[in-house]
Amino acid sequence: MPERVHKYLDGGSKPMKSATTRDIEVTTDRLSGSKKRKREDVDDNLSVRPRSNAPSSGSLASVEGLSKGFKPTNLTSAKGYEPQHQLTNGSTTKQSLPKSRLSPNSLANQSVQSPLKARANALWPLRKALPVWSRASEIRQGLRIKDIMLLVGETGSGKSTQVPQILAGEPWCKSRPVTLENAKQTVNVGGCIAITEPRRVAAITLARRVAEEMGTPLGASSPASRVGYSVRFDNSTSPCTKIKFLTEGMLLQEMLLDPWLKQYSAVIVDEVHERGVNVDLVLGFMRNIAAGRLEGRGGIPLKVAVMSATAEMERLGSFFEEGYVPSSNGVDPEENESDVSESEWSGISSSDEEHGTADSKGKHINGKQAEKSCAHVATCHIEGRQFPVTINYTPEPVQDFVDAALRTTFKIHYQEPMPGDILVFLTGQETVESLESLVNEYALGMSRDVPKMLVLPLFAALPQAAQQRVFQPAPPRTRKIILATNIAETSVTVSGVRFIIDCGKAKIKQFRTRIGLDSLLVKPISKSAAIQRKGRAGREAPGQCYRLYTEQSYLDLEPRNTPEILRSDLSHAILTMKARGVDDIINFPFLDHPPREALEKALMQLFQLGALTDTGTISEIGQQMAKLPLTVSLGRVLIAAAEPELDCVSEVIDIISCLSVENIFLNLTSEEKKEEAQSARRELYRREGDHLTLLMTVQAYAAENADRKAWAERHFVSHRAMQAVMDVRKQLRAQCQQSKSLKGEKPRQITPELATSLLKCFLKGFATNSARLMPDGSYKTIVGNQTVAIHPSSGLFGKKVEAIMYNEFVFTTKSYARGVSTVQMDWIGGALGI
DNA sequence: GAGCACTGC
Repeated sequence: MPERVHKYLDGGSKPMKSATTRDIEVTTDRLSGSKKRKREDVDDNLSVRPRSNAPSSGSLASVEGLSKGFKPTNLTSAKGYEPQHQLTNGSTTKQSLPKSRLSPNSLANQSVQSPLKARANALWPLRKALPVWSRASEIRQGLRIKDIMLLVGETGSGKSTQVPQILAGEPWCKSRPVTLENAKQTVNVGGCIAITEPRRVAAITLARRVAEEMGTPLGASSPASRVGYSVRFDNSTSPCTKIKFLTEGMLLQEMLLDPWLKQYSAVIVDEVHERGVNVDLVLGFMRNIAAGRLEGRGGIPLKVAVMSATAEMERLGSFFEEGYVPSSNGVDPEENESDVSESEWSGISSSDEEHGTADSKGKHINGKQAEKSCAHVATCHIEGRQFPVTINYTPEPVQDFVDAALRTTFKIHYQEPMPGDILVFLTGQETVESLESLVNEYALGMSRDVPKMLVLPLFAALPQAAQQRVFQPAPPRTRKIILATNIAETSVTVSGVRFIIDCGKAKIKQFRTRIGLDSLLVKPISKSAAIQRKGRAGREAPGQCYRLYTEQSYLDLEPRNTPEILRSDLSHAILTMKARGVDDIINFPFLDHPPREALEKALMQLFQLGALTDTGTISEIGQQMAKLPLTVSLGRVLIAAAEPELDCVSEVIDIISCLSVENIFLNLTSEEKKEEAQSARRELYRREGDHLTLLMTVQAYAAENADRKAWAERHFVSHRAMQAVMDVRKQLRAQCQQSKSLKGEKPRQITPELATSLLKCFLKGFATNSARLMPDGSYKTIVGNQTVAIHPSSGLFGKKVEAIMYNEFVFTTKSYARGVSTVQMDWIGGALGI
């Protein structure tokens, strides 16, 4: 480890690069391509609509009437709203509800009722009944006085849809002209609320729902729209967007253009408990902005609401309290002249006191003076609405969970009355498929008077049509048995489930810093994941959960999932930070600080790629890399492709597009099909290796103008994956055209010279991913001297060549290289500079 | 002769 790497860690201390000299309007269109395109995962089949099978109870009659004329569907996204069963819970909100400034009633009264307004009016009673509305006043007052609020809202509280609407009418939520310290010109700050979501479907479905509730058209469809969303490949916002749902990655991308997020008055960070790398970065940036002097915002504070399903109030609270510098110029006093009744509101909620963290800060809240210099974080706990789920444990530890799941499935099926589908959580495709065949086999022996079983696998790699089967209602007298991976834990919600079988395990990806290798391991889940899985049975009615482990094993589980930032390669995260002005990585406010070794490794890699200078600051190459929606290595390759002696941007984009999506070649099970596929793909195969084979495939697919789907089927290529490839390709081409590294080139013949250029180009990003042939026929890595085998999915499997370069190094049954091409030793030497 | 949970720009 060179000494300078240590300097990166400790050196430099500017917390945030000043953006006062830059005044760049935030538009994501430029980056992601402005053409809106509907994708299959967000079409109307997947959109959130009131379910037609909402259980009825006395008070619900009118509610059911409201949903007439709307397409029912069984599928809601993980972030679906839950008003239907909220109402069936029988509880009514007794206390008087605050009037919303955005109440569609008032909007509608101003003009003739349009269908949109009528729909919004119809939704209003459902909204008012959500638990979050009983806290609306508390939420408003909290953020009037403080800049940061923590909201713990359990499933079914309605927080994701309602909190933005509750805040949108606040006096601080408007655009104001300010003159920045170092700039002469006046700029507008604020006016819009951002809500970040971890997944694209969630951002889109929530935006749709909120637009509906507010009675405004969605996004770019009309200038009258007040609600929009922004996700990769799909930006639907207009200049008057007031509430904008976006993925965490999109907000980070916007910060590249404007670190001060000037268009926003508030950022709501939703689903923080999921703890992906991006949300941790967003939280760190939010704390930096909130704790700073706000010079880039003309002193106007950015309100931050952090929403989580689990009560990690103490940690999040102290995270935002630490390093908070009270700003003298932070608040326009006029804005806070409000009807705040101190008696009805306290900065520290009772739930915090239960956790023993309410400290002296909370006691001084008596007026604005005290509050500004003491506690800066308001908290609010919103109860959820879930039906009870009873838990069953096994008396003894289970050896074979597939076998145990099989027995439990039949036990439930025989003992429990219909209706009530069963959702089984398993670890992966392999266990799903083996249980599938076992259940089907045993089901043949069932007597005729027992209801039938319909076994449905569900995992991400399953083709879209097969996934959809899970959401179709079962035939009469049939119980659905859904065998799912983790996809059903957060990403997808299936209605009708009353029984959960939880094997207690999941596949977790773990990056091993020392050897720079990803492992995918089956590990016990955390307590919170177990609770999440259990909760999937209680969304519509009381349910039951069968845990295939003992109660003691449950008690021994880790309380939370390990945050992703503690178990992944940090090179991309660090580049993200450096490009947004964070020079001092070690002192960045991480909610969980990654190990120093992992930071050093990532800094080393960035330095070797030329993204950082030897003083640890970001280089011009690094800045360019940070703009690209690619891993750091692939980003480096794309930049190298524009060098005059390599000159292969167009082709590199084609290859990179494949490498950044799932496998484009279908996995075939039968020998027969495999042989058939091999001959069908022969015309695509290149002996240089997988990189060139991918290029051939993309070029052939792109050249097919008649029927690409048929082409894909003929070649045993995944059409879904190829559509994703074309999306990425289009985005990268647009970006490279904008940066002038790509001019409308036509596809070229792939000559040996071009092939050499391409492989040399990839070595600029992957020189450390190379290995040479040993006398015994095995391969050993050039850096680290570890044994590595060519993965059987590679076209070079079983071949012996002088040296190889690979895209990925993974450990499954042994260490494998995937995405492999042949290279020459002297090219590697050149690229490594040795 | 292997087999890959899930996101995201």
